[in-house]
This record gives sequence, structure tokens and C-alpha cells, in this order.
Amino acid sequence: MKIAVAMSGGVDSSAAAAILKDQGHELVGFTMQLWDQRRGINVDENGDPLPSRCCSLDDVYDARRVAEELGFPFYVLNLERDFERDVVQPFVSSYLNGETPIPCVTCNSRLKFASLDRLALSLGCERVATGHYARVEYDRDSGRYRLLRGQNEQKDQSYFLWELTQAQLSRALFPLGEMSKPEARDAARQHGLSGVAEKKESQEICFVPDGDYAGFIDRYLEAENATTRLPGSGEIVDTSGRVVGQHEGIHRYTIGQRRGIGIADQQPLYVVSINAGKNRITVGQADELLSAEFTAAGVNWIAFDDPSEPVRAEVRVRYRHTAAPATITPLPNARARIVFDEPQRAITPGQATVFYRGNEVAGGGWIVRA
RNA sequence: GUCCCGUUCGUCUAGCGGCCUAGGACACCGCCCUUUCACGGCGGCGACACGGGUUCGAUUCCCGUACGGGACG
Repeated sequence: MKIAVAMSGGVDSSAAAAILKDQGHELVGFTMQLWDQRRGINVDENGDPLPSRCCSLDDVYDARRVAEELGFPFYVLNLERDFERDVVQPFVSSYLNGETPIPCVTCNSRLKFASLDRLALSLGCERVATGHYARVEYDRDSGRYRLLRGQNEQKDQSYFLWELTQAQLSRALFPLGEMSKPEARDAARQHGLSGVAEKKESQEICFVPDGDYAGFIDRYLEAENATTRLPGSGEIVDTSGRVVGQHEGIHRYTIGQRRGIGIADQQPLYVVSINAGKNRITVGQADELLSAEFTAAGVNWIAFDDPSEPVRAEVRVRYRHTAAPATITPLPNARARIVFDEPQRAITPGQATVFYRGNEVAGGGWIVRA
């Protein structure tokens, strides 16, 4: 089978390629060029480029070298325009609206399994493989593709894939779905890919290599001549409405955040809500972060057709959140109301919610303000 | 401008002559965790307003100097 492999130059996608190669498939490697690090947005105060882990020459070089060592063709795909339109701009807007975006989900559904896949298809590739720790299974009875958690729960990345459609899942291949991280490293090592096998994980948002996403937004708006949209300082109030401090821009905060508020109190304070209109953030005690329900939009059901009745599932509201039992009531326009059995902490607009039934992803959506 | 009270890490404070090389909480910083943002875990920085006494010994007692509260002016 001819398979396109999305290669970042990191351990996981390299191991995925190696495994597929072992299985005798014909591979074509792709690295997505998503962001021009020379745009002057990712520079330090001296104007020098920040060290990057995305789209950097080093990573492209690593990906290419893996393809060479494993012996298959390799292409760099320039998807900068798509990426900016589908990922970066929504990311910035989300923060300006007082939300906390998670760009990785859209990057998967709109870039890897869309733009990249179209190219792959045109080159005759039957499938697109990535280094995600997740599994896809075709269910004969229902005729649907099921998305499952990675075998290794510690590393499971199915959360980032909830937006994939049946058509996309039908073409997705996740060779690492049954593996643990050490096993993936071993796989890379055993194929002589020692260079990438020992690489450290990249962890920040890929287009914000230094982790200063707020600085990125500042510079992005400057580059777009849209500094008027830059969130300025404003009030920090407590839950009784009393002004207790000043913030330096609402985009620097997310709900549930503790560090960076700068207010010393008897107990730790957390961001409880963000009001973009009033340019104000509200802080409170830990227990004030709990809430039992929220609304999701853009809901995508994977395990079955759009339900008309409430669905019981275990629901996650953040990547590292432990799925908790809830009832999901479908609403018109791809929305849903989720009610947890027990209140959950820091449910945050802009983040993704994913509905699980055991190891299977039933569906997911975007958390929105009620 | 007479008489009282108070003055400890960035903040709120513990302390009541040796147990204090001053403890805690919150904040801040770093590391770990982590393909988002966070949470969390671990660690770190950091103070007795100042000057004199009294004591073997002073954050702790006394006296002044500098800043914060009190119906005679």
C-alpha cells in the first residue's frame, strides 16, 4: 500500500515511518511548512530568530534524513497560507475574545488530514499516517470507523483527533497506536534513526517556539497593523466584584490559572472567568472553579450518527483532564449541553471537549460560553 | 504641636531573652509533568525600620531617631 507519512522530524513520526516501512509499505514522506519563522514575529528583542521546534531547518533536515535512511521520497509542503487562515488567525481571535484556544485540534482536522491528505491523494497515496498515539478501527457491523484511545493511556492523544470525520478517519493510519513512548523510541533506534530517537519532546505551541504565546499575539497584531485590538491592562476583581489588582491583557490568562495573577491572599487565587468586553478577569478560590455543566458547539460524533437522545459518556474538558461521567444532550446546530455527574474544575471556553465511551471516542466539540 | 499604640521575607503574619543560621501562607523564580493553555509535584529567592544601651546572650527588655492610629491644642 502506498502511504503518505506526515513527518515532523521528531521521534514519533519517524518511528511511525520506520514501522510502516517494516511492514513493507511504499512510503512518501511529507513535512508541512506551516509558519515562516522569519516573519519577524518569532524574534527576540535583538531581531534574531527564536530557536524553533516547528518548521525549523533542523527539523526539516531531520525528517528528510529519516526518509533517506529508510529509503523513500520526501517532500516539504508549504501550507503556510492554510495554516495562518485555519489555525493562527482563529488562535489569535480566540484569545482576544477571552477564550483559550487549542490549535492542535484544528491543525489535525484542517491541515494534516485535509490539506496534506489532498496532496497525498493526488500522488496516489491511499492513506495518511501520523505519529499520534491513537487507534482507528473499522467496524463492519456499523460500517463506521471507530477512533480509540492509544493503547498506552499515559500517552494517549485521541483527544486531539475528535474533529476528524469518517472520511478522514478512513484514510488515517496511526502506527504508534499500540505502543508506549519508550517502545516508539526503541523502534526509531532499531532502525538506525539514532539522531531523532533521542530527541527531546517539543511541548509548546509549534508556532510559538519560546512558549511566549502572549508575546506572539502582541507581535502578530503589530505585524498586521492591528495593535488597536491588543488587549490592554484592566481590572482584576474578586467574585464579589471588588477590584483587587490589575492585569496586563486578558490574553495572558486562562480559566483555572494560578500563577501570574500576582495577588497575595490567604489562599491561592485562580482565574475564575474572563470578560473580554469589560476587559476584566475575575479571580476566586479553588472551589469557585467547579461547575457541573457547559455547552459545546461544532459537535462531531464519531462513534455513531448524530444522536437525538441524550448520551451517557465520560467527558474530558482538557487534554490532561480525567474523563468524568456526564450526560450529553444534543441541541440544534451541532451543539450539545453536557451535564457532569460531579462538578469539574475550570471548564474553559475555547478548549475542546471529548466524549469517551470506554476507550472509544464517541465524539467531541468546542467548549463555548453558555 | 503634649500623651498613648504600632513598625518582622514582595504581601499577610509566627515569635513573647537563648529551641531563630527567624517559622508559615500567599506571591515571585526555576525544574519536572505535558504535542494547547493551564492544574499539579518538587525546589529556590527572600525580613527582625535605624542608632544606642541592659544582659554571658536580644527579633524578643530599656532609650532615642524615622514612618502609621487617638474628643487639649
